[in-house]
Amino acid sequence: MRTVTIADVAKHAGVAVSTVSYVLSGKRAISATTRQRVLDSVRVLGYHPNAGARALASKRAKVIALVLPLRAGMNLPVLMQFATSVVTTARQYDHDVLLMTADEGTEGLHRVAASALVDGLLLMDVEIHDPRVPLLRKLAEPAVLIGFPADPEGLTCVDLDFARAGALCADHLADLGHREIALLGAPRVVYERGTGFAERTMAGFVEAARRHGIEADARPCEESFDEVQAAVKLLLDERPGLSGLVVHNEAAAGHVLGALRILGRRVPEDVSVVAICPDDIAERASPALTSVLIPAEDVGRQAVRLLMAKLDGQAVPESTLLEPRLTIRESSR
Amino acid sequence: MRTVTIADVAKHAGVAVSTVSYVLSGKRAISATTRQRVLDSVRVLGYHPNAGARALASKRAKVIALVLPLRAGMNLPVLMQFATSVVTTARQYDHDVLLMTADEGTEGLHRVAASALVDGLLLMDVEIHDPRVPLLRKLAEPAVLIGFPADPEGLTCVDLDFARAGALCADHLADLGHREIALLGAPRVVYERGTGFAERTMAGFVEAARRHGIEADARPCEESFDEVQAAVKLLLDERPGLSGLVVHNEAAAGHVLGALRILGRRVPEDVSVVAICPDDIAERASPALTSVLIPAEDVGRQAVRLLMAKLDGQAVPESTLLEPRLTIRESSR
DNA sequence: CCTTCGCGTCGAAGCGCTTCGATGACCTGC
DNA sequence: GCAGGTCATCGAAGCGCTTCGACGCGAAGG
Repeated sequence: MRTVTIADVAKHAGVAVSTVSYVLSGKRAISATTRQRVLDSVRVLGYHPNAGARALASKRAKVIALVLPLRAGMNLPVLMQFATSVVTTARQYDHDVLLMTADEGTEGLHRVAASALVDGLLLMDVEIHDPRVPLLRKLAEPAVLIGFPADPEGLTCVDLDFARAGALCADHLADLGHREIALLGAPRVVYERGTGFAERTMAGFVEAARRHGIEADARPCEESFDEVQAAVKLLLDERPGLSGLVVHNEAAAGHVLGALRILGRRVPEDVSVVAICPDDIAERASPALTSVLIPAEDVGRQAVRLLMAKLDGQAVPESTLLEPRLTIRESSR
Repeated sequence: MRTVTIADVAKHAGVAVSTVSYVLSGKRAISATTRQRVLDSVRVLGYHPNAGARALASKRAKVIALVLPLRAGMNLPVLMQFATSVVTTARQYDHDVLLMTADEGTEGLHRVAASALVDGLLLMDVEIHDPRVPLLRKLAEPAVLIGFPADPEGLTCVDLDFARAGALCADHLADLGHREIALLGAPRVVYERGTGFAERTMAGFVEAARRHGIEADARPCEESFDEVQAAVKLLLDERPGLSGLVVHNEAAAGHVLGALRILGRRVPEDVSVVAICPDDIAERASPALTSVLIPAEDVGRQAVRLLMAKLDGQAVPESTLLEPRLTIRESSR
């Protein structure tokens, strides 16, 4: 069966091709009766506009690019959640999502933009000195970044407010009366890459602790059980009075609990633990972890909304920070 | 700056538009000198063919759809690996990847196919009685499935040979001399959905154990630490002689080790543990887990290759099973 | 020497859609 | 009763590319 074109619909409905187009796009007034007739024909014939033709004629592909990183130290579940939310939200705006990996690099972005394959770009995991940023500034296509480069001037960036997240953890522990706390962060490589969010969390944490006038310590943390255990042991040896621990490392969160158990520290009686991680991981742990949620879904949704606004030619804020939320569970007291 | 079209290239190179097209597609012989002149112009002008126009004229979008599930019990890291490998491989064939979620359902597949947005489909996590299969049989666009529906007749399916994976674990434990073994599988909901791979693993495991004449037990397993611990305890109580444990549940693998530790069983001295999971998880555990790798990358690559072959009109096998590979680490002896 | 052939190139016809300007038909108000 | 305006619809001109048939030219064949 030959594929149905707009001409078939027009003939079936007894109207001009352009009329069908206007019914479908709503860009000109069409009488109710005609509209209905056209819509019926569309349904009867099972018409779907040809995407290529539409893109060619309208200069809008109705597709956005989602550029995902795939490197060490990335936090896969959060990435997936994020991707899911982007796709779902984009569909609500009648757009599709083209998936790209970050290692296509600047050239890849240029390719999809120049070929008009996509109307806009969504980049995840932007680094402080991201080589793609200069290109984005030049590109005609609008872009939204997840994460913040050193200079967000002229860009549109969204992210969880990681400084607030770090601070929230410190606040929580301070409020509970802890006087010596520490943060176990992402693997060292993440900091070396200058990914920003990890540093901002640490900074927020340390600053909040200072404000409360309590002792705080923050260091990177690798992800294998043995390394986590070693790190926890070292920390506890160095700081015997330590009673509050923040873990900003999804893969390590479970291991930290295991390590404390082995080291004979009870949670939360001896040590309170707060994690920065998705809820499902926190809930699956034992004891269930008090945690600050990384709202991947919100970030994805916001990012798409901003991009759609830019596609509509609306002005949008350069920077959007999402408020973190602390959920108290069993691991802190 | 106006975007560069093929006409600009043609003028710059002093040839006809069609000549430029033939140089770029290689579908007709072009003299070396002309070819070079055109190629130079392309480079100088920074020409990128317009995707929509190309798709319209050639009836090939050079885009494939990747349909990912996003439901409970899915194993995110493996999914990401898979997606990455699909994108990378597709790019090698000069194709892009449109990301869709499974909950767009049959209708979504129909939409992208009918609108010629994509040339082919890649579906992950196909269920035994998948409602999308009938549509795929009708569709003009070729499709490749990851996983097997009840009747793969007329389809193209790829997957890890999970029965072999289960058997491999049983073989390994039997070879080590264990006489009573058990498998902890995916959460119950996964079996209820009829996802196939979970059942096939169990079946392969049980069958291999039977062949070795040893006792085997297989049951679902939830993913929270407490439930894992309860399940392990129950198993150990019921089967005091149990000395070999297979875990086919990525989220639970770490928890199983923690539970055994708490229950006072040493790994591997008292109980040998084998996991079916990605290598990074196995390596990060303590002790490092002997594991059967889920070769997400291979599956993705194979799937794209098969799809590309179908797009070229080549015949491909209905079913492709990938051989699992066992890596011996510290958790079994 | 003329025909035949193949090679390299060109021009033009679409592909299916959007959008602009034009055209009637019909109303409004003076 | 007619100028002016509105509303609904139409026709046609592209959008940028691929592809088909045609054509000119030099080499090969008789």
